[in-house]
Amino acid sequence: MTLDERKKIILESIIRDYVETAEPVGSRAVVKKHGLKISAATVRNEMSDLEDMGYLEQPYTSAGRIPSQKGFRYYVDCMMEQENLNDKETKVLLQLLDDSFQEMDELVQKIGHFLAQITKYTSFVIVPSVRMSKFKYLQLIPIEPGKALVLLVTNLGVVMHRNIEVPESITAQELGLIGRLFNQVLAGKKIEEIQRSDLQQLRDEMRQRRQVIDRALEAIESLLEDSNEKRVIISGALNIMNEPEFKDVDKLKKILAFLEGETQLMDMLPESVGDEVDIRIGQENQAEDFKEMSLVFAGYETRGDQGKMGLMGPVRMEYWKAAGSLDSVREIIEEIIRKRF
Amino acid sequence: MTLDERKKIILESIIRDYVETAEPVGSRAVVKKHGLKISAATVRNEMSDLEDMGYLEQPYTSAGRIPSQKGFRYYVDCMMEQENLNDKETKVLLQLLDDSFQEMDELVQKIGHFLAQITKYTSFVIVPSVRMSKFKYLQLIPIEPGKALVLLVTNLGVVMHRNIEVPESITAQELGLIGRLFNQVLAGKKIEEIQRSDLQQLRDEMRQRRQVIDRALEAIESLLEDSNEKRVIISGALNIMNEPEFKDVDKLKKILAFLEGETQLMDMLPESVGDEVDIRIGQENQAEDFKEMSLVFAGYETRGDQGKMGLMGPVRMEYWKAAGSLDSVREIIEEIIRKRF
DNA sequence: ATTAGCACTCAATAAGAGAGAGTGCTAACA
DNA sequence: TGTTAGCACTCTCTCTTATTGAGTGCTAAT
Repeated sequence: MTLDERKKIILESIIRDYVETAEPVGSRAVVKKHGLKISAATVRNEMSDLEDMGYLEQPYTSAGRIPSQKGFRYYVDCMMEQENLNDKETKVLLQLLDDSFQEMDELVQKIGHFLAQITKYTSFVIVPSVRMSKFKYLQLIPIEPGKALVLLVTNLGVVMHRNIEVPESITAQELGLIGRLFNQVLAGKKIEEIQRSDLQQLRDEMRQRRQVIDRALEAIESLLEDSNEKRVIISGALNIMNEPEFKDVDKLKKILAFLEGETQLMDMLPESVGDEVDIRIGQENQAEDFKEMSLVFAGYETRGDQGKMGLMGPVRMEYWKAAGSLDSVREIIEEIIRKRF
Repeated sequence: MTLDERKKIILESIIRDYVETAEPVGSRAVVKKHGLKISAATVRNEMSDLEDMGYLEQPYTSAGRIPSQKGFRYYVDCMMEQENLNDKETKVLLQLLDDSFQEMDELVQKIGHFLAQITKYTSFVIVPSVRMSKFKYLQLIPIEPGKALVLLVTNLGVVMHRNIEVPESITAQELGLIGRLFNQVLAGKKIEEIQRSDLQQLRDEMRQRRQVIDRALEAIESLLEDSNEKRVIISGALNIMNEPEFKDVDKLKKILAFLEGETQLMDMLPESVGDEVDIRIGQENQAEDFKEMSLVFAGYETRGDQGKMGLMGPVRMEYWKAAGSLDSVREIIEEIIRKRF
C-alpha cells in the first residue's frame, strides 16, 4: 500500500503536529504549518480518505484528526528518516564514557542515563548475560576458619563473589590448590556450559575435599541465577509523568508497576535483535498494561552475549529521534566495547 | 498542654477516622463510631474548642474537621500506642531472613521490601557505611598482563573490588607479597582510618613497586566513594500513588523526583538516631518538596556504623503501625546482625 | 479536481439549581 | 453550669442547561 505524494505530506504534517502538541490536528492547521498551496477543503478531502484507509482517526465527529497506530506504523515503515545524535549530544556521550568505568554494568548504567536524558523518554538497557561470557579465573579465598570466598572473573571483567562454608580443617594451601585445579579445568569455557561433570575427575581425585568442590559449584550456580535476575536497568521512568496521556494516576501506576517487574519487560523482547532498530507501536506490544506505550529498541554486540537497549514512550512518540539516538549510541558503545573487552 | 479525657477521646476518634477515610469527620460520625454517651452537639462544642487550640482544622465553613499537623503531633507525642508486628508478620519476616543472605546489602534490601509491603508505605533503608567497618583482608590478583584486581573484604563481609593497572613485568608472586604486606599493616584498622601514611614504610621498602601500592590505595579510596553514594535503598515508592492526597500527578512527580535524588533524603535525617523511633510530620521536614509527607524512622546498630531505616507516607499516616513495625523490625535485625557479623 | 461557503456536530466551559452534610447558635433542660 | 435538641445557615458536590468555538462534511460554483 503506497500513498500519493500529497497524502504523504499531509500524513507527515499531522503526525509531526500531533506528536508535538498531543492535540487533534485540523485541516487549517495542516495548511498553515506547511504553507501548502492547496486549500483547507482539499486537505479535508484527503484527510477523509486517509481516515477511510485507517491511517487517521477522529476522536469524535468534527474534531481534528489524530494519527492511528496504523498511521504511525506506516510513517515509521515508509517515510521516517532517523534523526541521529547531533555533534553536541555525541560529544556529551563520549565525555560521559571517557571517565574510566569499571565494568559492563557501569557502562550500561551510563548509557541508560544518557538515553533517557537526551530523549526525555524512559530507557532500558539489558546487560549481556554473564552466561555467555567465558570463564577466566576463579579463586577460593579463606576468610576465616570455616568460611571462604569464591571469586569468579570472566573475560568481560565481571567479578562475582559468594561466601561458602568449608571444613575448618582446610588450609589456605589446599584452597589455593583447588582453585588452581578449577582454573585448569574450566579455562576458556563458556560460563553457561560449566557442568558438574566437568569436575568429575577433579572430584574423584580429591575425595576428601569433594564437599568443598561441590560448594564452590553451588556458589557459581547461584551467582549465575542472581546475575540473571538483575539484568534490566531502567532510567528516567519519571519522564513518563510529563506525557499528557499519563496525567491519570491509574494509567501511570500500571506502567510504573509494569516497569518495576523487570522481567515483564524482558519477556516482551525477542530473544535476539537484528541489525535494525526495532519499533513496537502500542497494541503491537504483547503485554496488556503496555498497549498504550511504544517501544523502540536495538541490540548491541559484545564479545559473548548480545545486549539490548531501548526507549519507551507514549504512542505519540518521536520515533525518529528515539531510533536515531539508539542507532548512534549503538555504534559508539560497540566501538568502546571492542576496545575495552 | 494537656487535654481532658473527653477531648482526647474525640481527638483520637477523629484522627483514626480521618486516617482511614481521608475525609473530614463530622460530629455525628464521632458519636456513632465510638458509641459515645454524649450528643453530637456536645461533641461539636468540644471540636470547636479543639480547633481553637489548633489541633483540628476545617477545610471550609461547615465541613467536618480534619486533624491539623499539630493535632497529629499531639497524638503521636501524648496518646499514641505503637502497634508492633503481629505474630503472622513476624513469622513472615523471620522466614524472609531465614534464607541465607550473602551480605549486608542483601539483608537490608529484604528489610526494605518487607517494611513497604507490610505497611503499604514507602520504605527506605540506609546501609551502614563501610567506612566504619574494619579491614579484614586484601588481595591483589593478577588478571592479565598489566592488569590486576584489588579485592577488599571487611569484617562485615562486604566484598569490594576494582581493577587497577600494574606494570606488565610484575609477577603473581610479587603481587601476592604486596597483598600480604597490606594485610599486615592494615589488619583490624577501621576502613575510614586507612591513610596513605600507614603505608609509608611499605612504600619505602618496596621502592620499585611503589606505583602498584599507590594504585591499590587509589582503588581503595575510590571504592569507598562509590559505596558511599549508593547507601539508600528505597522500596515501594509506588505505594504513594494509592494515597488520595497524591492523585495529582504534579505532587506525585515532586515526591518521586525527591526520592530519586537519594542524597536529598539522607540530608534530611540526623547524623545519628537515638533509641526511640523518630517521627517528622509534614512541615517539620526541612525539604520543601517533602512538606506534605511524613517520615517515621529509626536507627539500627551494627558492629561499626549505625544504619537507619524508615517509612514515608502522607501526613495522614498510620503512625502507630509505622512506628511499631520499625521497632519490631529493629529488634529482629539487630539480633540477626549480632549473630551473623 | 479544487475551492468557497455554510450548516451541523460535539467537547469544553460556564452558569445555575438542588441536594446534602455538617456546623454554629439559641433556648430549654438536668 | 454543663448538656442537649432544634433549626437556620453555609458551602461543596453533582446534575442540568446554555453558550461558545473549533472543525468537519456537504453542496454548488469555478
